[in-house]
Amino acid sequence: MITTRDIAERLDLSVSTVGRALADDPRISEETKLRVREAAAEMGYVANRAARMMRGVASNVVGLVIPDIRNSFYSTIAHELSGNMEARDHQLILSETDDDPVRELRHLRELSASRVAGVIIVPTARPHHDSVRLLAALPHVQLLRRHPALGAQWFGIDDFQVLQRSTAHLLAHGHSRIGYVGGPSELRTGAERLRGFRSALEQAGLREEDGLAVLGKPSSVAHGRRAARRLLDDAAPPTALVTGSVPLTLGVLEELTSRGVRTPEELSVVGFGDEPGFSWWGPGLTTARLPVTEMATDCALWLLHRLTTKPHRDTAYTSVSTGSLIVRGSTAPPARSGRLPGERAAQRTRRSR
Amino acid sequence: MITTRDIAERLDLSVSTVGRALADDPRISEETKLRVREAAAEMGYVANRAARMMRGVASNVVGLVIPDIRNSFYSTIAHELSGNMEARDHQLILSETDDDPVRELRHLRELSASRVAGVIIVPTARPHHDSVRLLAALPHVQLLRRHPALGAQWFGIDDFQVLQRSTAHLLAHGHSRIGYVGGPSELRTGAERLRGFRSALEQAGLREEDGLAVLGKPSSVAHGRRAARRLLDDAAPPTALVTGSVPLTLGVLEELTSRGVRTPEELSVVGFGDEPGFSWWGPGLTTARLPVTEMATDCALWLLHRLTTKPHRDTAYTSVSTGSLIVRGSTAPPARSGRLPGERAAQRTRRSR
DNA sequence: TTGAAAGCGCTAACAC
DNA sequence: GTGTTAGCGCTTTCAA
Repeated sequence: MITTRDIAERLDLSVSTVGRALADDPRISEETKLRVREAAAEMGYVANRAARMMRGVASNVVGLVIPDIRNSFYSTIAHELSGNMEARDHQLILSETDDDPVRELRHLRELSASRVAGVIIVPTARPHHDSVRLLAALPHVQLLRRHPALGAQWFGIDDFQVLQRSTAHLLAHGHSRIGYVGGPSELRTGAERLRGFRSALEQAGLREEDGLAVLGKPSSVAHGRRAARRLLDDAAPPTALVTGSVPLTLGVLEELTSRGVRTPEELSVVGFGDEPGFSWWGPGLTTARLPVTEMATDCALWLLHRLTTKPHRDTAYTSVSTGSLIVRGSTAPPARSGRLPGERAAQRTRRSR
Repeated sequence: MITTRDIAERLDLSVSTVGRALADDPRISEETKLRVREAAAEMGYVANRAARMMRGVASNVVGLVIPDIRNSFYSTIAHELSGNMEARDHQLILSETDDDPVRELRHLRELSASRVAGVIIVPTARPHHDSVRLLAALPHVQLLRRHPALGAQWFGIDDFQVLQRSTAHLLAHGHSRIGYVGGPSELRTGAERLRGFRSALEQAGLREEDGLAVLGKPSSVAHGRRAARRLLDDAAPPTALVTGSVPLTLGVLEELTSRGVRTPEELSVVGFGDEPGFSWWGPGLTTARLPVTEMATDCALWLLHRLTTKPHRDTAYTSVSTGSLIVRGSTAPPARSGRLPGERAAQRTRRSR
């Protein structure tokens, strides 16, 4: 690898002159700068950032710690962040946790050892104590989820409101037995979404019935399937379903498709997020659209600002975005209890190929 | 930040002893090691990798250069690579090019400055000369696409065979006017897929008809829509369509949906890749499944091997995976030219809600 | 079993 | 306008 020293020797200059020329220092003559730049380009010189960091210059790397990049929710975020980072000459390290605190810790150790400039994290439900400690020494922002032990900087969506609205939409159609498939309440997002679901029921004068809220790992498609199965196999199954995460929604939809459940005739469904295929599912999935791109951009800009200007004081910062409900074909009033058997059979045949 | 020197001072040892204790050097007594490790943990010491790199230890960072992480094709790859890297204590830097050689170069410069251990790249169609130069100095592997100016290491799929099979499937159904929407032939993948398409036609004794192959930016959903529009608006539209990239497929499907084209009655479609929603589209999309996860894993393991063992010689390495065709409902024999108007009207109504 | 010291590539304070 | 020199945190001889 070519170093400033190589250039210096070739041009019979000192390393410091070369360094200064490369840094466009006003004290260096234009002619020298030109010679240095030419030699550097010709020799294929690439500055060694490790060496620069040792001199105290901050790293230009930011760590992105998320559950799973395959979740389009997170890949959208990663894309948005990546673009903003690149525009400001920063790089993004991708770290996946799969919601495992041990993997989370391992990644934070690595990021810490790399002396990253900052971290953007969607924390696991219960981060390891060492993770908390490591993050305390790093500029960081929480995204979507929010853990009290971590810093006060957070960008997220109004989870409560999103689920309240989704549920209210079903209630407006006249449903009274509504099932909910969501994340665990130890996760702030999980708790808030569940609270939104319940709040909507309460406002409609309904009590939540036992067993109609099934909670579990939010990043698991398989759990979504299991949850749907459990709800539908109940003695008194719900007439409508709301979901509280993208993978859970995928799981629920898979299960409904494989069972041949007719939507919205037999069951209404409101999804979470707006994946590419959601509009194609059955009669089109009514779902909560979340403003992820805006949120990610805001988050990136905030962190970059935080990194470039010396923080006066780490004041709490919170930004909440609200989503909107996209109404498609998967929601309708509940079927009358006594259905015409003929009608049902006809419909079944049409759908099963 | 805590350094080995801080630990040394606290324990009244020398930096070298501390360093050796941390590195588990056999010359250090167990007792000293224990004391050092305890102090390190307590003080929250995290090794400075930049300093270590300056001593010649290789970086543990690998650059992943891809067009767009939102493409589930690439996010799957990123996930797979990330997992394998983590298992071997490596980190992944995410760099998106959006198929722009300038962005590609910018990223490679950054990666080079960071002295990454290696690079995994899905190159743009025409990489900048400097990109080629930078990559020449780095261990790297090409993924999916393959540019002759870059190294001989490549992991990809048999693009030719994939499209040949997809097209053959349509031919077997009796189609003779088949449209193709794919990437540009300056891209190796684009050229190979087009070749596969043409080869299938030839084997069936057909000549490719003018204008039935529409090529364009492979990562553009919008181009997929435009291409579909152009093909369907033709005076003699095709009776079937094959696509040659995930985003193009998404675009084509969108266009077909918004036009209310009946599939497979009016038009048969074979997609590319197997996105989550493809099975939900219309009657279920017949599509080419590609073994991306296996390919990504192989690629990661190969690169890690290459990084850890000193390369005897950079022998050419090529691994080609073949996919399989998933047959769902979107393909059928072409409609007879004289259709019953009544039948058609009925179908239309049913589908447009 | 441990310590002293050199040096990786760069920047910056201090010469001249 | 340019050179000399010290030092960032670590690894690694070379000594003891």
